[in-house]
Amino acid sequence: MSKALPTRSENYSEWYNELVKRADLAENSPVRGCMVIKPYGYSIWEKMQRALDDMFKETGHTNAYFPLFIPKSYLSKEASHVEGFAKECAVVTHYRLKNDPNGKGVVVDPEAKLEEELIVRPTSETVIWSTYKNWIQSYRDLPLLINQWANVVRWEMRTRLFLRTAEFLWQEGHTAHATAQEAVAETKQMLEVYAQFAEEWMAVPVIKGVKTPNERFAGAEDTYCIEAMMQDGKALQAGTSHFLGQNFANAFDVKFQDKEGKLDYVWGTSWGVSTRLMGALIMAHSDDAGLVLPPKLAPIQVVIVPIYRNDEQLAQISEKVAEITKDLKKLGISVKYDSSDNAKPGFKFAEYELKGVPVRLAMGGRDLENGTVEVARRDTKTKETVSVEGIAAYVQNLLNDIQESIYKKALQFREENTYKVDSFEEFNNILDTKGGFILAHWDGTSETEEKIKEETKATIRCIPLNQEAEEGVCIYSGKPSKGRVVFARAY
RNA sequence: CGGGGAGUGGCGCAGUCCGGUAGCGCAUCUGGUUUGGGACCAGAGGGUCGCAGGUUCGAAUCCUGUCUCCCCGACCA
Repeated sequence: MSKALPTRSENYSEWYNELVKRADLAENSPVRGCMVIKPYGYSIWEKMQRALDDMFKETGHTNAYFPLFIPKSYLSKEASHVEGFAKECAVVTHYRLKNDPNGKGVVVDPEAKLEEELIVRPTSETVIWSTYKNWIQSYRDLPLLINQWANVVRWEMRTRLFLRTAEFLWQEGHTAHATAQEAVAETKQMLEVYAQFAEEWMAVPVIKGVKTPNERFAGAEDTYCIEAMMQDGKALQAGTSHFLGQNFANAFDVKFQDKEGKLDYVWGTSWGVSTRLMGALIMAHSDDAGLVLPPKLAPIQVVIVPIYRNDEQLAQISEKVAEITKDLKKLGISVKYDSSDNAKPGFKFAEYELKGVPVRLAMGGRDLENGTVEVARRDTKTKETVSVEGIAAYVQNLLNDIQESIYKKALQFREENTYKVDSFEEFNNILDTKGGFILAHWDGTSETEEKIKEETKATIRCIPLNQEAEEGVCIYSGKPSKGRVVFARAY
């Protein structure tokens, strides 16, 4: 393994790719566009899952599991839905292989062709709504609040580890309601859950907003989203929550009888976040030395490295460390003591920095004598020598401080890279020189949005929920506008 | 699908132009010395050179075909 990571300023995307591999988060698999999530990376994902799952349960949802395969005909039942996904579906056409009659290996058995091809789910609205038809008859069956943790496949043309892979892991919530108002409230509630998770757990500040019709989910009436800014100034959609109206209920004939005995179609929502969050996490905080993980999601929160001259000294240090470890664990802090003898301390320091461990303790002969320990924090790379007395509480505070401070740093970065712009010239100028989020007036038409996208590669990330009413004119068309929207180049 | 690049021990690469039976660094294993910011010495193990044909006494190297992966664009979470 070579030593230095490419730097962010040198080549941001190479830095990202290398970091993902070197920090042992994930690697490419033999199949194009698919990834192997390695144990260290998966541990982070598990922590995300745990936190999110708790939040879903707290808001009344339960988990279920629907199948991987979807009959091809299902996908076409909702017109705009098939339109949106048809181009990136993996299709199962056969169910058997046989030995190649003319040589080695196996071939698809042509006699094992399926009557109806199966689609590997790109998302599960269709199977789920076809199932809901059987589950919902009365208003008493509503609301139906279900989530599933699953993998989905979208045959993307260009892929990048975590940010866009052909197969990815995610969570998809699918709810059914008796009224539009209730479904909209659910959509907004889950957006809040996502925003809260991003900010409190990932320490990534997000802008909550609504997508324009162009950027809407295929089959939705409205798509709400959270948008985060990465360190290269590009936007990353970190989560979406869709108000589906009665579209899928219509397509799959899901009706319920209300209190008055009237039949009506059910109102739906769906919402999801994926392993893409891993990409957001990495790009939001990490630096040229490697990952910087928020303590709440770090698989290892504290690593302890002994510095010793002989076995006897190591034994003394280990004894001291055992006490510290015990105290830390009592506070619910995860600790790793790395006393392996195949690497010198300096190597270990670099290694755990690469892996983003928030706090490192080093203890050597000097510390033994003085009753101290060296405490290093990953985010600022600062070190100090602290008394062993009360070290657990000290570390606990430090972890909280790191969590808060990386959030603030990311927020500050976003604010410094957000610009209010009133002319198309300035718009272009900022995109090409600085990047970041641009708050600008837009006339509300898809045509203008398309043209701006064609000319600048910037898209409307969202119409912010907290948009201030402000009279202005569209930077592109000059037509009147009532508020600013968020433009950016995006992942 | 367009444009670039690459397939050689676990990883990163050299060797290919000019054919002669495979090498370097890292990692691994053994032994020893080390350990406050990426240690050193000595020894060892490990490769049908992406795949299939062809040319040749002889192919990682030349020819033909084929597969795959990576990067940059158009599609998307």
